[in-house]
Amino acid sequence: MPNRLRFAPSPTGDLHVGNARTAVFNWLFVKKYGGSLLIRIEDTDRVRSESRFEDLICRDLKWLGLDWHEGPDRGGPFGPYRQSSRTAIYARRAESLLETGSAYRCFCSEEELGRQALETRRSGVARECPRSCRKFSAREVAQRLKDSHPAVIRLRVRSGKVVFQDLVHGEMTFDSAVVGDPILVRSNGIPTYNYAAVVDDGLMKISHVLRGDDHLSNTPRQVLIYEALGWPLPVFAHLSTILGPDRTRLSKRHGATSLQHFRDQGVLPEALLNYLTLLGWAPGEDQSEILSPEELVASFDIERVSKSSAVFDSQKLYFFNRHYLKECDPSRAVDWASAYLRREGLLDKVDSGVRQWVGLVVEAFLPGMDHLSQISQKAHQLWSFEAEKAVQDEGVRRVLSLPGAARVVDELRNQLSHEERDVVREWSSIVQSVKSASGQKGRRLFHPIRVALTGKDSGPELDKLVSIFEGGSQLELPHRIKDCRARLNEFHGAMLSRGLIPSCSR
RNA sequence: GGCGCUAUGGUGUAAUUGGUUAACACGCUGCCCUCUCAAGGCAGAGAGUACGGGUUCGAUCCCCGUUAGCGCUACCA
Repeated sequence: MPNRLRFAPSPTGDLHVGNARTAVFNWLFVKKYGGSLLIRIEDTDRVRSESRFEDLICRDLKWLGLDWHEGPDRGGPFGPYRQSSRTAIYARRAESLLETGSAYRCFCSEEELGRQALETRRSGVARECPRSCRKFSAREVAQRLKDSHPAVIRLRVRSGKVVFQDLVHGEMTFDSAVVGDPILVRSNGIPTYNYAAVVDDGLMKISHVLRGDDHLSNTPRQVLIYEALGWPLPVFAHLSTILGPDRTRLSKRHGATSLQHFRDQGVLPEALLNYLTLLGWAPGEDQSEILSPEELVASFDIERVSKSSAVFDSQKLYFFNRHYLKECDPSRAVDWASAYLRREGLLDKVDSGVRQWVGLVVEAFLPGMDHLSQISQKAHQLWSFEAEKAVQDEGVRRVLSLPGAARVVDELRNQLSHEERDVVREWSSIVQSVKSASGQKGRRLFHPIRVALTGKDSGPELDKLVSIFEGGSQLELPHRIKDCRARLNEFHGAMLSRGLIPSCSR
């Protein structure tokens, strides 16, 4: 019997990290142990389901790096893969269940049941339906149907224990008495989740059901349906819930939860995949947690999956992202960064010259970035040089009060006054000259230079910035970038007007 | 209310399934490096394993109870 697994999302919203993790574990299982993975869309909730979400979910799964063998987007021998187009299948099975007596029609109205629920609840027995409709004869049923009484189809639950195997929880045993007679088909003809899922899993020959543990309590219900249908049970594996920092189920309330959000933010798929796998699972003893998709597959072991719920920690996700960002192909980072800068209107058309320059920007600003969308915020300073404002900044003023600071700025200006000098190429010799002329070194040398050129007292390495300023100033950008000379002149002027530099000095 | 699941530093996990100074990663703190901020390197703080009982020479690990969190108890999935 080949392994057949499935990921069965409801198209009622974006793909959430919790569901994505379930998909990842299914995918890892298939990659590790062999078999096929299929996607099935569970859209029996007609009001909440939207087909656009189906597309988004598939797109996000692909982005994460997952693939599958059968699904609504690519067909397969067990289709259709959308529950809304399988209603005839459910109806046919329900009919035969009715014929064999494993199921029966129930005419109780929702209001009636709601009233009784309150009373039975007190007695502790979870039997929302009194099961009185069980005893109707075929004739009575036909009569009521003819009188157009709305009816649902319920499973006639047998008494006794219900047992099933769970790869993460071990053998599970429930008493069927706590299950009630679950509804298989609603009065409008649409099957319920529990019934549709079982019919599909059975017909699609699913061997392993890996899903969230919110379904654990539903499983005895489903096992009973398998029994009624006369089908063998799959092996289950109920994965723990993912929680927000407040230890409640992760949801939109916690902010960033959809894959879409992280992708937009500039989180690399390999980082997210790596992190998601580590939620409720860890590689053996002293193995590194940083694992490529191939390594993830190689060391994955479903039996090592943890039973307890895990808190989603975006800080750790960003740790992985920083790592993969540093490792990834520079052209990939440049593409993303360019897109972000364009979105901010800082870039216009991206030709090879611009790309090359963005490469420098990325290289300079990447260390310390959690995710690539921070590039626009970080790089913004390249455009926003304002000497007048800068000289009022507290940190900048502290630098300017360093002994010899004015002299350094002055000397640098002197060095740059030779128009023919290539600032980028000769940068180190320019610095050398400033050093010997001013008599300053180290902090007292570089800090004033940094401040005069950038208006800030911190940032990437100076020589990188110099290349970026000079290169940027040559490009046709929506907003011009000032070159070093312009910056210096402006800054020098601001110092003069504030009396931070003796006006007689040059 | 009933039923079920879970419980190791702030977070995610480890601990040859009863014998360890309870380990690793993220985060945090400090140091080194450095023109700065990051990055990187190094070091450190932080849990006696939810609580209470057993079983045992010995329990993170086995059993019972309690508590807390979560789930199911829908003509939601």
